[in-house]
Amino acid sequence: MLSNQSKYAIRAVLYLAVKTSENNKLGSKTVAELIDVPAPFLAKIFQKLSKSKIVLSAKGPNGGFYLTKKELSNNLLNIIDCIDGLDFFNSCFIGLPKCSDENPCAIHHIAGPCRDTLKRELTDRTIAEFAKDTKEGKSFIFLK
Amino acid sequence: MLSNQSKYAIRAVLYLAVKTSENNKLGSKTVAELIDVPAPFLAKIFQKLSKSKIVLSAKGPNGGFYLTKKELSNNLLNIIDCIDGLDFFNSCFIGLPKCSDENPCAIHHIAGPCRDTLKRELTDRTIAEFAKDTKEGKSFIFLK
DNA sequence: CAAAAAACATGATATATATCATATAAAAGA
DNA sequence: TCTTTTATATGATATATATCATGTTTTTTG
Repeated sequence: MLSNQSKYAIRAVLYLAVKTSENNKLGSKTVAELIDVPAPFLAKIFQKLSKSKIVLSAKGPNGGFYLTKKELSNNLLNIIDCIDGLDFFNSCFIGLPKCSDENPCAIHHIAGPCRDTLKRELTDRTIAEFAKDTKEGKSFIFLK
Repeated sequence: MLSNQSKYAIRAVLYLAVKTSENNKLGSKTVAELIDVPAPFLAKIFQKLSKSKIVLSAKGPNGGFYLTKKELSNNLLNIIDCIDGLDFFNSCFIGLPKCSDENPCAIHHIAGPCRDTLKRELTDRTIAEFAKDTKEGKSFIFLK
């Protein structure tokens, strides 16, 4: 479905959303351990996210990655787009290059709506909303 | 989303559904060319499908792959299951191993329903139904 | 100003997936 | 029975993704 990179990115960002702020940052190794993701791999992912301003970073002692209100207003599709691009949501389910509403593949009218629904939900909801649910104990982002 | 293998498998089976019968078979190379898929790769895919009785095969001159009424009653999920397995439909969207209805990840309640809907549609409709639409010109399986 | 902590940048390795190539076996027809 | 056609089986290569390792730069703090 999504690449591991995107999955890890979503988990990491949601984690930052719940745990960090401008004066409470977390290093990439720490996050990697807490969400059970290979540390060097997450470091690369954080670089991409940082370049796209989806997470903020600070070097030096007490540095690390964190989110502020501004970044909390992003949505999950922004994360996926930053890491994998949006091919997943825009291309044909069975890989036909010219599949479209006018020229639909055999399963276009059943796969399309499902994907569109998911895409809309991932766009409409902010990271802050997901983080709120987790803070209230309605959902989880860690496993141990 | 799906692996190329599954995509190719679906396209090939739908093609057979539309074009073949017990006394009108098609060789794997022919199909590969017609649906624009690497021929040796499709040959391997056909072997898997053949073992699972999703397509039938016959050796020798005038042999090839084909479908009968029995195979036409399969659904697309059978194909995906045969090639990739069903992890795609059963595992967590962001890769949490213990994600469940009781212990949901942050996006469980929005990703889950979308996937379940798709899964149901891929299960409920038979290959014959998809083939019928294509025969009537309502959908397409080729590109050129 | 020096030392340490952490991001940043780049490259190397491993694994999985996709693709290609070759040899064997079976069936049909001449 | 021999030749041809096509599936079957297996192995080799390539590419992409995931993972690991190393060194450099920046910034804070003592």
